Amino acid sequence: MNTPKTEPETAPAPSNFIREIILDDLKTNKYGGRVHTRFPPEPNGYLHIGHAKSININFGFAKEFGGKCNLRFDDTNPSKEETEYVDSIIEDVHWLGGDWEGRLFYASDYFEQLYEWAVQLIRAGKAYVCDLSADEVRQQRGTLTEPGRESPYRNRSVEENLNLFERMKAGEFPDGARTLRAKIDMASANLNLRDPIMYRILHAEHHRTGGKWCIYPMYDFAHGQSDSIEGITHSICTLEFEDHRPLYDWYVEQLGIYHPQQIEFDRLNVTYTLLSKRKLLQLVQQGHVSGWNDPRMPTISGLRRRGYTPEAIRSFCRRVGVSKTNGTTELGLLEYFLREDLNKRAPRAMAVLRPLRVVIDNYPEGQVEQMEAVNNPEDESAGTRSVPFSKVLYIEQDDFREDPPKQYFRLSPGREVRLRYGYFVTCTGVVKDSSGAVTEIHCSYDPATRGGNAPDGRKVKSTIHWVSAAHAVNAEVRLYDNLFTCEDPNQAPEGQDFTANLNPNSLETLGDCKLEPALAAAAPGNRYQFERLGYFAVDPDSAPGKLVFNRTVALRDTWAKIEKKSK
RNA sequence: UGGGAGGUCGUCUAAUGGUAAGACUGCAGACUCUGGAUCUGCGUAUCGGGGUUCGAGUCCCUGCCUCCCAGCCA
Repeated sequence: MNTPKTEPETAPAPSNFIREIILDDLKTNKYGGRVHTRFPPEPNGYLHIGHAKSININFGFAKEFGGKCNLRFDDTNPSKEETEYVDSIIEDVHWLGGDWEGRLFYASDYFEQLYEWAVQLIRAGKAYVCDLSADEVRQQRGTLTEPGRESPYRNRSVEENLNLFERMKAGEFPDGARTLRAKIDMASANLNLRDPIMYRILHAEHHRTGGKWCIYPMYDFAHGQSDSIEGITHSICTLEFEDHRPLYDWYVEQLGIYHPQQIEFDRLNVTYTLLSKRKLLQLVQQGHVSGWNDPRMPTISGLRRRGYTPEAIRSFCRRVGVSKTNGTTELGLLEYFLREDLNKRAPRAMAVLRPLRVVIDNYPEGQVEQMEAVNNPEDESAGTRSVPFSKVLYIEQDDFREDPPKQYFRLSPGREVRLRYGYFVTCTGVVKDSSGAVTEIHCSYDPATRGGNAPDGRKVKSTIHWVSAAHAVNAEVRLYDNLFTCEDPNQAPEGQDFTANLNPNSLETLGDCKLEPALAAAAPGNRYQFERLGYFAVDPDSAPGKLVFNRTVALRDTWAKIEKKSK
């Protein structure tokens, strides 16, 4: 047994530019010593590992500096948002360890205030009602290199604007008929400043405000003010909002309200996966996966079902760090932290995924012995358990080769190996069917090696796992591989989209697995290490008498590497 | 092409003008009743070119490359 040199979760992460900013603000007393962040998801999809990074950053800094972090739903677009998403997000943030201490807010909580602020800007001559259609607005916005043209409605009187905006709110106009726009600068090199739209008409039912409103604020007109209302100090978001910061600043300045600071960091990318809610939605809607929580999905709910732990995800996020460099993190790093965590906490068990029948010819018929097995070599307090041993067993098909290749140490004719916690056995015979496939093997055992050690000190090169046939519990096991076959699923062949890169073998279901009897009591969510195979978690599809396991991640497999190299 | 942001080992991140560091990956070995875990060792990087300086990844100039922006999405 060894103590891994695991970095405790409380260990200080390497510093980063955001921490430097916070430290500096604390030093200069910019916000009276406060640190108050927020995690602001839009409830239009499930959270994924990229959000976990943001959650880690926002809740992490709050915790580190004795501050607060709010959970706020950015629900300004009624047509895309649903309560199903709200519920899943709340569950996921909580599961990841985010504690908003009751400060659960919605941008829609501020619709009344936002409306008043819009009126304030109209009164100040900083906003106007524009009658241009969406197409016309686009045409007049100009391009990256050419300035836009001013709207013919730009110079309406304050009274007319007030009247029109009031009537927009009252529902007098159809969707898209008019917008409220900020009067900034149609020639700005920053497209966001070319008279951005503040309000649009949307006769849609909102998941919280119902039919109360038919005009809804745009993200830009809601986010900064929401931060302001909540007293946020550091409004941390991803890089694509950098161009929006001048607008964020413009609104709070024009309104004369408390001014939080927006800080942008790099979005997380991970190889072999997609982290775009739009694309994940597509996978769900087109049936490429079974749902948002399919264990192959990079969603928090998918990872949870797969067997990931919040601790592993947090460790990963901490190690990935925070910067402004666009990059892609290797999936292997996530899996490393997963194994590291599971190795410490998952009880061991023996399970045979692809059974091969073994008869021990010299073992007494009808005899059953209880062998003592260690539950977790990394955790003595996990104790031991009994595993029944008998004449007929199952071993893994992979653990027998009639014609063993070089460096293959497992069972083969004439060779002796150890059955873990059992006996030394030697293969004495092979039974095949008419097609030549091995259906059963015969062995002899050495009674003197009970428990797994030979009194004469002789060694075996290999130890394999087994399950007593008479005592085995049947189960279904689902093996997962990457959902995509290439590191960057977005690199699709000409004319095709990312679904062209879907891995046809991302799910393999094994229906005839044999587990040691102790596993009969496994409950959904329980995690185990199946010795020599990997970590497995009980799927919610399980029912009493019908166990279903998901392979969370395989163990590191040195032999597989050797075998692959020799080919 | 306009604006914004970035370029440090294969990957992610540090070094805040003073010996380019860590983790993951890779390779080699030790140990092992899991070919797991653990342990040991090895390897690879400052985008290019100028300049300032005793000293530059860091400051200045210049070139190159990458990402983001033309939703009434967020």
